[in-house]
Amino acid sequence: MIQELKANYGHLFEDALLQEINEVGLFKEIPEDFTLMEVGSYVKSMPLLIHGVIKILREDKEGDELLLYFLEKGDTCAMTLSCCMGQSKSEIKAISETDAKLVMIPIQKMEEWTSKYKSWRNFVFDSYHNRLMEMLDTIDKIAFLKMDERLLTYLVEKTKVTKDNIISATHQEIAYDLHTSRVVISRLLKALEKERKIELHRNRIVLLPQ
Amino acid sequence: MIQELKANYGHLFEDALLQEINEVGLFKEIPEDFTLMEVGSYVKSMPLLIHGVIKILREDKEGDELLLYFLEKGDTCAMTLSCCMGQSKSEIKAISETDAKLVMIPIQKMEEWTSKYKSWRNFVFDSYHNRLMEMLDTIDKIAFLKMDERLLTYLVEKTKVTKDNIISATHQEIAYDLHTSRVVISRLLKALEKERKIELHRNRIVLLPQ
DNA sequence: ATAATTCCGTAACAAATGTTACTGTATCCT
DNA sequence: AGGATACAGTAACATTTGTTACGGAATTAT
Repeated sequence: MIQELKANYGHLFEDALLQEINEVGLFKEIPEDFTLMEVGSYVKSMPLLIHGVIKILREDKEGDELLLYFLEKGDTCAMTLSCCMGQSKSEIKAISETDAKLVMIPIQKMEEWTSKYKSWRNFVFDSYHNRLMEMLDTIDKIAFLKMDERLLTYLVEKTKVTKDNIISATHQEIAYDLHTSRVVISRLLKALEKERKIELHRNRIVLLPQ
Repeated sequence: MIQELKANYGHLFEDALLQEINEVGLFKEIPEDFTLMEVGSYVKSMPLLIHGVIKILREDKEGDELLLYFLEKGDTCAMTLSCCMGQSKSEIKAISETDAKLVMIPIQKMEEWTSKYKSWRNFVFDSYHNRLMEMLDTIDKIAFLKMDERLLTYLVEKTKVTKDNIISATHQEIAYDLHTSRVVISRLLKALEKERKIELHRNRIVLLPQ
C-alpha cells in the first residue's frame, strides 16, 4: 500500500505522515456502482481516493437526486471531512463510478494530525477550497445553463473522468443525475446527435470529437 | 473595538488572539448597499463581521447574478478565506444588505495564526463547514424548488436576517437575486398576495405571519 | 404644477421543461 | 424459441418560466 500512497500523496505529505497513514489507514477496494455513503449515515472515517472515480450526489426529501461532482484520485471528500469535524450525519450520497481503491482514515486521527502536520492542515484546507470551487461550478451550471448545455457538459465531464469517450449509461440514469425526466434527456440527446456531437446506441453514447 | 470583538468572538477566540486581532485588524464601518468585493478582484484581507448583514452573490460572464447566501455577525466569508489561502481572485461579489461593521484581517496573519492558535484553526474549519452547508442549501433551492417556493423562501430569509417583516426592495431587485425576470416576480408575488402570505406596496413587501 | 422617471400590473405570446402514453426493438431469462 | 423486461423514440399535451409590450400610479425632478 505504501507505494500507492506515495505515488498519489507523496508530493503532499511528509514521510512521517505517509507512514502513519499506512499504519492506521484501512485499504479498501470497491467495485463499480457501490454505495460508499448514504444521506443521513454517520461518518466514522474519511476516505483518501487512490484510484477510480466517485460521484457525489445530493438528495432531497422525496429522494430526488442531483449530481454534485466527481472525485478523482488524490481527492478526498471535503463534505465527509466537514461532517467528521462536526460529528454530524452525511449530507450527501457517494457512489463509485468506476472500480476504486481508497484508504479509510479513522476520524480520531484527523484532529491529531491537524495539530501535528502542517502538510495535513494544508491538505485539508485545499480540499475545502477545491470542494467550494466545485460547488460554485455546480451552482453555475444549474443556475445559468439550460438543460441541453448541462447535458453536454455532463457528457464531456464524464468522458474526462473516465478517460473514455464512450459513456455507458441509460437515458434514465442520466436523467437522475441531472434531476430531470428520461423523456427530456432522450429528446435533447437526439438533438445533440443531429448536431453531430454524439452518436446514440443502446446503453451507450459516443462523444464525437469536435 | 475590543469590546465589540469580545462580544461577538469572545466565545470562539482566546484572549491572546483577540488581542492580536485588535492590534492588526482594521475596523471598518460601511453603509447599506456598499460593494465590499467584486468578482475578479484580488483579496488582500479577510473580514470578520461584527454587525449587519452582507449578501454574497455569484455572477456569470454575462453579468447575470444569483444570491448565494447572507452573512451575519460572527460569520466570516469562507469564500474569501479560500481565496486568501490560494492567493487567487475572488469568485464572488459581496454587498452590504444593511449598514455593517467589520474587522479586516491582513492575510499574512492568517497562516501565522493557523499554526499558533487552535481556536483560530477551528474557526476556519467551522467557517468552511458552514459555508459548504450554505452552498448545499443554495443548490437544494435552485435544483429542487420551483420559482414560487424559492421566492417565498427568499422573502422569509430576508426578514430573518434583517429581523424586520417588511422587505424594502423592488421587484426588479428580487429578480436579480433569484436570477429571473421582473415580470415573473411580479406575477408570483401577486399570487402570494392572493394566498394572504404577503402584502404588496410600492418598494415594500410585508410578510404576513402564517 | 408639470414633466420625467420609476415601479408595478397585466396581457399575450414564446420557449423550455415536465408528463403521459404508446410503440418497437434489443436484451435477458427459462 | 418464446416470453418477459428494459430501453429508446416519439407524439401530444400541460405547466412553468421567460419575453415583449403597454398603461397607470407613485415618486421625483424641474
